[in-house]
Amino acid sequence: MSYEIPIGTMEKTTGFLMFRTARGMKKILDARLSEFNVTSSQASVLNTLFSSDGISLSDIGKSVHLDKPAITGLADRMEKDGLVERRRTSSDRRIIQLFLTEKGRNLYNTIETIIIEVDQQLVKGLVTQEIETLHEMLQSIWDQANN
Amino acid sequence: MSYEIPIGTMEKTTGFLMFRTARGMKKILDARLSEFNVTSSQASVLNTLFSSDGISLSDIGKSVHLDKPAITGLADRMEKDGLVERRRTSSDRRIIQLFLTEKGRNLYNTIETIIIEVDQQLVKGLVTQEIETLHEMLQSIWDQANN
DNA sequence: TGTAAATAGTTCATATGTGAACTATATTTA
DNA sequence: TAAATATAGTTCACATATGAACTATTTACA
Repeated sequence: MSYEIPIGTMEKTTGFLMFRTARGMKKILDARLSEFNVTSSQASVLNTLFSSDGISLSDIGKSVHLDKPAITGLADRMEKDGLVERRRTSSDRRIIQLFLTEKGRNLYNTIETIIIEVDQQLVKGLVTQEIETLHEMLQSIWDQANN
Repeated sequence: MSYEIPIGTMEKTTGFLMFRTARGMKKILDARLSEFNVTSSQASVLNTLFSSDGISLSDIGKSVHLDKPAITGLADRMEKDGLVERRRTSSDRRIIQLFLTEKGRNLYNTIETIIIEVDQQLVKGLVTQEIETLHEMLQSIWDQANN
């Protein structure tokens, strides 16, 4: 029974198309990462710490653009899995710094290739110039959203 | 204390940029819709039913590109809020059809303008031609993800 | 100095989305 | 027709994300 799935006004908005596409990309990446017992959100934290080990939870939030409660939760789960460590060593005693463990660093080394590979696979239909344009447009919308 | 927030390899991928932007757009739309006690996800279901009242949960899932458990949850919450109604009237007794209530229909009439308006506001930095190109690129990535 | 305001992080409640396993019904096919 | 398979929907466990309210600490400023 072939059935015509309806498309409404909202499904044609940029927001809907973008969200749908982003969710699809995330799903594929998460599927590839699942064998390593890590999610794409956690991977972005590993990525940040990889070049800036020991920054505060707050600064991680700014880097990956997530609220404080989201970072608390991510840090909780990642700490439970032994990927990161909380340490309170700053002179500002409000601050908690997050450090990669050996396990976390090794894991990131393993999955970085996969992350890049999945991304390239997904934009395969676009030439380099188009990808650049896409990034600029995403940045433009992002700026507009954070005016 | 101005502090340079680090940017790693992953933050430059299309997937990360897209997901970040999509999440930002969703956040803004949800904030605008919150006074109506409805979310953007629920709005997309209302939108689908508005032009195709009474289709099955499964077909709604295909329309908004969500798994079955996600649709079950959305339908639960929307039914609790009196926006939709489940009815089992098909000859195929597995199928549950979803219908807009009067309240749901009125709500969609009210919020459709807002949804369009928020979307246009967010792509304000792009000209019509660019938006069209953006949609094509999103479609290309979507197709690649669902090859 | 002392109080008000800002910042860092947590906790809570809730919505969303995914995969796996399950029930019930329908369809296919051997 | 009987058995295998597919489909519709739910339930469960879990990760993620948001807003609001909270504690502790630091900073601003009157």
